[in-house]
Amino acid sequence: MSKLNTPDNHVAANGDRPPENGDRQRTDFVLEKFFPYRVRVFYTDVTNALSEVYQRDYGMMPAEWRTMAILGAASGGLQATEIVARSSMDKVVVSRAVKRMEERGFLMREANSADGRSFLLQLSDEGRAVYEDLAPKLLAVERKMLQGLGEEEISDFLAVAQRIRNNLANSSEENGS
Amino acid sequence: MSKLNTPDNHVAANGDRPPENGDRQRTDFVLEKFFPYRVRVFYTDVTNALSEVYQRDYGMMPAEWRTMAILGAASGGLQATEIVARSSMDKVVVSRAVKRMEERGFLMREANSADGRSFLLQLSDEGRAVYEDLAPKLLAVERKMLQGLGEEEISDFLAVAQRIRNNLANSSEENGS
DNA sequence: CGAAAATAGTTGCATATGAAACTAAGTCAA
DNA sequence: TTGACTTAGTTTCATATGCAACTATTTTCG
Repeated sequence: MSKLNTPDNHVAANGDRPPENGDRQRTDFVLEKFFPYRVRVFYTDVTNALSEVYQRDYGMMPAEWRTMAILGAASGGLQATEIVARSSMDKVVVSRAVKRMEERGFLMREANSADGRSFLLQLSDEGRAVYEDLAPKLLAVERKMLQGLGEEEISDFLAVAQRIRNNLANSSEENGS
Repeated sequence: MSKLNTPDNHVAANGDRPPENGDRQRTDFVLEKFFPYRVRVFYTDVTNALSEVYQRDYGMMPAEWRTMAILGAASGGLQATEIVARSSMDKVVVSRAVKRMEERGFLMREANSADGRSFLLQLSDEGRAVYEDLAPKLLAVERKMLQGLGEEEISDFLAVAQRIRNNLANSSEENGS
């Protein structure tokens, strides 16, 4: 997934040359009306509203908070792999978040007797206290951003988002080139 | 805006200590149901669908494409500041995107006779050809992601997104700490 | 069994990012 | 006019990111 921003090792399908196209069709493309642009602007606001809280209160970064959110809800220890699966974060990102959280005393790793390659992760008492402090605050941010919206509006919104995701997932064909 | 991820120079409102909270309230927080989490997953898919195209075809990165999108729609030359304003990107990001696009021959900078601090930017013929190639492809991706959705569903979706943004913008109070 | 393939997690590298500092140019007002 | 302030844009620096390569286990199967 996501192979964004890899400037020079791209293998351009057409050798990076623009098509010979001197006729100036003046394509009518307006960024401000472009759906993905609006999604980005929306996403940026949403994600900043959250990170303000955990960044301000505990200097945590998004990956750390997400890791904490998963561990906080779990009963026993979890493997890093499960966090990767459930957070949809890259495994490198999870690895580093875990490392940092361990350094800060927010989580503990124990050897996994069932599999010597992995560790079982869980929040320390301190980490759990942070979680118990943060989770309600972040739920409050969620409540705030959704205030004035009905259940149905929200579920419709999410349903549309899901349909869009499905549209993108089904077949990578026909998207140019 | 966005002061994400600044691990160690944060000034924690409470000195980074978790609250003394030994009572294990088992906050019911489920990441997968958390609205902002879903927004992120959605956003990631949307943005990846686009960047796949301009990254694959021209090795461009998001900031470059967005800069191009704005310049492509403009008639005369624009200042970088206008691109910043209209793209909602950081000015550093725009500065570097412009530099790279100039190096690649996609845009031209001329001195701005009206203001010696700034330059007027516009697409070169080559840049315009790329734009004319990419814009329809990206509009096709947009069409694809929205396929099967009615006008109204889309406008409702965007309206909800806007209301959420408004909810977040109005007053930074009451979000914890 | 034992070699090949798969998996968990880490690290190296190349690059993206943004805040803050900086330079240069313009504006404002005494 | 000239000094203070503002603005445009760039650079520096510290950090985030993700792919690919790596180590260390575990699984698979001939």
